[in-house]
Amino acid sequence: MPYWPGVVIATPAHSGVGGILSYRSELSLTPGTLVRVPLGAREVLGVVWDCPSEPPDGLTEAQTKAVAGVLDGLPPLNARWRQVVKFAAQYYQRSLGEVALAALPPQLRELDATQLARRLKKRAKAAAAESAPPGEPGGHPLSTEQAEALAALEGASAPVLLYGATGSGKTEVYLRATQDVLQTAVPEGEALTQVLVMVPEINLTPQLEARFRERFEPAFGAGSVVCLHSGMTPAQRLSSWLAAHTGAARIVLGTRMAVFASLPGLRLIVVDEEHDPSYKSQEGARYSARDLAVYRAKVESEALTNPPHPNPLPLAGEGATPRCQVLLGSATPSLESWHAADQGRYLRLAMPGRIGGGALPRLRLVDMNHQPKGTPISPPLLAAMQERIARGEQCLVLLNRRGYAPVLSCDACAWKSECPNCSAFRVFHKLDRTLRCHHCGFTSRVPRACPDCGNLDIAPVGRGTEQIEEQLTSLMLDVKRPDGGPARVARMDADTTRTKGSLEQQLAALHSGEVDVLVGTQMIAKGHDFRRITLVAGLNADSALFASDYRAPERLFALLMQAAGRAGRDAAQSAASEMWVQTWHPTHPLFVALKKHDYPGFAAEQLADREAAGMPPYGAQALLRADARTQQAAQAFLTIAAAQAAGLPHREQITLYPAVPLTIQRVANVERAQLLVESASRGALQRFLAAWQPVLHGCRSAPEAKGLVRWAVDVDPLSI
DNA sequence: AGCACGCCGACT
DNA sequence: GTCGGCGTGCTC
Repeated sequence: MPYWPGVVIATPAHSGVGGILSYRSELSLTPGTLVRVPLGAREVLGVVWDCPSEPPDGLTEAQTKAVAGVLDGLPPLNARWRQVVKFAAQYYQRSLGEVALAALPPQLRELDATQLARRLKKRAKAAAAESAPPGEPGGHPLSTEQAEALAALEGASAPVLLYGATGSGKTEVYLRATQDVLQTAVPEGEALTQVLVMVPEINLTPQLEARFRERFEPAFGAGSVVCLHSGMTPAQRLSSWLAAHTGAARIVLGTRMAVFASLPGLRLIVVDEEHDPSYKSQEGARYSARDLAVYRAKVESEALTNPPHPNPLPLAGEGATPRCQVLLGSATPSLESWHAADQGRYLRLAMPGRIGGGALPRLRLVDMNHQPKGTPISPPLLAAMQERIARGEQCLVLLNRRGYAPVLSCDACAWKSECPNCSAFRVFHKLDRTLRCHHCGFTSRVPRACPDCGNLDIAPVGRGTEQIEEQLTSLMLDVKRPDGGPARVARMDADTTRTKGSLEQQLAALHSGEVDVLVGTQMIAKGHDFRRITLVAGLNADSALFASDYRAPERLFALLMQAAGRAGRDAAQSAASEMWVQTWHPTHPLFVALKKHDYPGFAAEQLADREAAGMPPYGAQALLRADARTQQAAQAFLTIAAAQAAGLPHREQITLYPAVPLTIQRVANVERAQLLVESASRGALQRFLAAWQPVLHGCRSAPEAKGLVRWAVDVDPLSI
C-alpha cells in the first residue's frame, strides 16, 4: 500500500500550489526526511512534511509521481525546526517551500545520495580525529555586574534583554552563558546541548569566532565551533550545516541566516547587537532573525517542557525544567525589545559600567552655526585631533558616505552626475576617476568637460570619505607623533575592504599604531576593539535628524553610541576620551540624551511618540511593494490591490494608505512604489494579509498593471 | 523560483 | 534558413 508524503519543495511565494506537493512512496517516511522528487522535467530536493496513508484532497494515483530517492544517512529535520519554518512562512507571507529550502544549504540541493554518503563519512572521520580530551574552559574573572547578569539569566523564564554599555563585557556574558549550557548534562541518547550565536554582519564573525574557539575548542574539540553565513563557500556552508545538524558542532556562530540552522540540541540563542537592522532580511522572505530567534526559543522550550517521549528518570539535582533561552544584547536596544522589557514580557538586565571602571567618552557638540563655512572639520575639532596625535593617541572619523563627493555638478548649466538607470546621482570617486552609481553599479570615467554644455568647470558637491581622507592628510602634514614621525591618515570603507583579507590588514595597521587617524563609514563604528583610540568624531549626523524615516533617530543614536564606544576602551585612557559631533542643531533632544548617555530617556521619548502615532511597537505595519517598468503600472497594481481588499476579513481594522513612489523611485530602470498597511492589531493584520494573498496574485494580470515586474509583502518593515 | 514552450530579429 | 531574445504559464 503506497503512502502519500506531503513534500515541501521550493514553490514560488504566491503560486496557486500552496507549497506542499504530494508524492507516492512505497515506504512510510518520517516527517523531516530529506528526499529527491521529480518536479516538471527535473529532480529537486524536498522535505517530507507529513506522511498520511490516505491520498490527500482528491488526488488520484495517476496524478502523483513517486518519490525518487531518500537522502538516508541524514537524520530528519526535527519538529521544532519545521515549526519555526512554518511560522516564518506564514508570518512573512511566503510559501512553505521557499522558506524551508532557503533554510537549507544550497549544495544540499545538488547532492545525490552517493555524494552525500561520502560527505557524511568524511565528516565522521574528521570528527574522530578532532575529538579532544575534555578539559575545563578557561575565562576571566567576572565583574560584579556580569556575575549578577549571569545569575539572573540562569533562572530567567522569558527572553532576556542584556542592556550593556559598549565595553561592559557583554561578550564575556555570552561566553559564560554558552559554557553553562554546554556543560549541562543531558539524558543518555538525547542530543548534546548546542548554542546559536548571531551577529549582524559577516565582518564581525571572525573576531567572535576567535574568542569562542579559544575558549571552547580546548574542552569540546576542534570541530565544536562552526560559522554559518553567506560569505562562505558552498562547500564550507554544507560542512558547517551538517556539523550543526548531526550535533557534532556545539556552537554555531553566524549572521541572520543562521537562525534557520538545524540544531537538535539547541538550548541558548544569543543575538548580539539585537537592534541592528541587518537582522531583517530585505529579499525573499523578509524575516527578522531576531524575532524568529525569540519564537524559536519558545518552540524549543515548549518541546523541552512537554517532551513527546518524557524521560521517566529526571536527572538528579535538576529541579528546574530545562528550556532554551534567548539572550538579546545591545547598548542601544531596539524600541521593540525595550518596550517588551517595559511590559515585563522580556527580562531586562542592565550592565551600565565599563570593565575596569572606565568612563564612557564625553560628548562634545560643535555648533556648526558658529564655525567658518565650508570647513568639513571645524577648527576646535581639528585642534583636538592634532593634540591627541601629538600625544600618541588615535582618532576615528566617521562619515557615512563613500567616495569623494556624492554629486558632480556643472557650474555653467544644470548638468549633474545623474545615473541613467536610477533616480539618484552617481558618486564621484577621485582615486580611479570614475562616476559610480551606488544603487545599480553603473560606472564610467569622469568626463573632462560637462557632457551637456562643454564647460570645463565641473565641480564636486558635498563630501565623502575619500575627500575627508585627502583633506585630513594635508591638515596633519605638520603634526608629529611622539616618536617624531609624521601623522598618518588612513581610510576604511567598503571600497578599501573589498578584497579578501584587506579588512584584517587594515585593522592590523591600526592596532600596530601605523595609523593615527582612521576615516571611514559606519563599518568602523561596529564591534572592532580599538585600544588606543581616544577621540571619535561624527561629521554628518544631521541628515538623520529630520529624515522622513521615523526610525532614523533611533539608528543615529545607536550609531553614535556605538561609535563613541570605540573610544577609551583602554580604561587608563577612558577618562579623557571624547566623542565629537558636528551639528547645526546642538540643542536637538537626541543630542541632549546622547550627552548624558541616557538611552532609557531617549527610548522613553521615542516610545511616547510612537504610541501617540500608533506606530510600532504599538501598532503593526506591513508594506505592499511593487516593481514595474513604469511608475504608473507599479502604482496601478497597488491601487487595484487596495480596491479589491474590500470585504476581506478584518478589513475594517486595517488602514490602507495610498500608493506612493519610493524615495529612490527608480533603480536599474525599474520603477518602485509601495503601499503602507497598518493595524492596531497584529493578529488582524496577519489574517488580513493571508486573505489578501490570492487577491494580490490575481491583480498581477490586471491590464492596468501591465509591465509589473514583481511584487512583495514586507511584514514589520524597517523603513517606510 | 526554475524551466519549459512559444513567437519575432541578426548571424554561422 | 537557424540561434536566441525574454513574455506567459506550469510544476504532485
